[in-house]
Amino acid sequence: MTPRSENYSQWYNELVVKADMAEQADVRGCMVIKPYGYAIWEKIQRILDDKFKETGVQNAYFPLLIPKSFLSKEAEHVEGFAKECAVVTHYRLKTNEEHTGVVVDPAARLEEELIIRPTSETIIWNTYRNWIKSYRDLPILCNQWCNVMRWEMRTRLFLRTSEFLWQEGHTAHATREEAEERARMMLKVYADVVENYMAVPVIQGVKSETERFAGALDTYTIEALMQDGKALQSGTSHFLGQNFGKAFDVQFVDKNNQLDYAWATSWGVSTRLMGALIMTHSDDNGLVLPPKLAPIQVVIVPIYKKLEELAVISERVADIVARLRAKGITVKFDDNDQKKPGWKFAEYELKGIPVRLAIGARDLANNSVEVARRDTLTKENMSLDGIDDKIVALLDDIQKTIFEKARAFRDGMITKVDSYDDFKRVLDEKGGFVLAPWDGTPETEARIKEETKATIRCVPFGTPDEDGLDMLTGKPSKRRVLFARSY
RNA sequence: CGGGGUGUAGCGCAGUCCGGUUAGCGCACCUGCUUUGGGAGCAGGGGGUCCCAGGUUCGAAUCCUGGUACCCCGACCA
Repeated sequence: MTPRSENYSQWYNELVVKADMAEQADVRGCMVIKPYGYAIWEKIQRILDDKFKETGVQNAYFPLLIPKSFLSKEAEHVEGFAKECAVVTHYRLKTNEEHTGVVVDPAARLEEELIIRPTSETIIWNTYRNWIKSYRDLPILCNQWCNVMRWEMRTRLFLRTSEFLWQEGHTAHATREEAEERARMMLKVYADVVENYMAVPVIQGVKSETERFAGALDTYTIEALMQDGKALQSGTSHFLGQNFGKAFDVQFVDKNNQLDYAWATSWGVSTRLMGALIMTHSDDNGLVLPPKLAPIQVVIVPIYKKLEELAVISERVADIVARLRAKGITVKFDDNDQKKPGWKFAEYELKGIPVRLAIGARDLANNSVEVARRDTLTKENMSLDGIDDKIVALLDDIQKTIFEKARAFRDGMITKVDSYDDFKRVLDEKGGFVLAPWDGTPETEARIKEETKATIRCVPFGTPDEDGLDMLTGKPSKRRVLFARSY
């Protein structure tokens, strides 16, 4: 069952709210992440953080507020973000004349406005200037977990909110090669986490010039495909060259006693990953979570008529719970007497709990349990003998199965085309990724975007050289690139 | 900033065109009984400045004027 209805957006929004992950805040464009959604985000955070540290990255924290002048030091960067910045202009309020509320105190205008960070390259590189004198100070490998603000016109839960949570890594290097290697390395980390933990297949590649991060020389990206056939940029890693080193005058003395500017990378993933997770696996019954991210991996629902029966079941369940926990599985026994079993079944399916065990008088007599898996919605009766090992294997199988299912869907949604007519028809009738020849010019790219709303998602790594003709202009094309309509 | 739309109980809505008892329905909530292997049934109950301000009228959720908030579609985007 694939939710590819005409109103996918509405379906998505309702699911996020009903599954208790997040809701629209009473503040323009902002989101409240509820405990259930946040528990999943915390798991993603922890996994990423461990992987970062394996590559030598350390966490740090930099200010929320950025002096306006910092932002304007890198020309492309400011141009990319200027239109969506929230600006702090005053530092004080006072009660109004009617004493019914407060107004901004005009006497408290800031001499220099402060920008609420849309991203932290500027303030971090302003700081790095003081840290870097010699090649011996390099590399610097910092990451920060924080919130950022981009004043978007239109927002959608997790996918685009005015304020969002993310991590941003910022590294400084003595050589171009080392910085480029780092940018690619972090993209690999993202791809690893997103595919092997979130079970979301991605295409790795490099962005076209127009789609690059503002101020980057190269932007590497992981692109996922949602069930409605639209692409979602799920993480990016940028090679920034010496742009920020020069803009913030971060110079060091190299091994040859020569002054040089530091080389930079930055890389980030955000709570948008939650959107990718939801839109990749969910079905019409609700969320489907990969076992490695599910806050609760197994839920046990007792079936009984009288409270005395529940007591007997609970005794048996306590043993099952202990055995599962000993295997590192998170288990919830829902013995809430206020809700009926049917209600619980539907509720835990909505929340994407990978495995559900139902146990009643029948099972007690047979030494069995009913095991239901969320991804396939199938049920079978299992003996309680060795149930812990069976559940471990089952969770592992679910993790693999949902990834393979998503990958099969994604692979089926990659179409090669050579003509512009085919290109437009595939976009309208099928959606998904389209591999097409492109003449390499921003002008052609812009026209295609204008006419079809499709953008170049990336040039996938390992794309073979292939002489062809641009589908729009007929000019020579050296290789195919990956197009899609996207979020 | 352009083009549409909506504000009535915690949520979702009807009622507004054509003014008239005490403003209604579903979900949720509370009480009781019966239920419990796929979102239970029946009975009873609580909850409203009908977005705000002004006007017309014997009488306004309903008509008029002005405000305001939010949603959808475009431009922007991880």
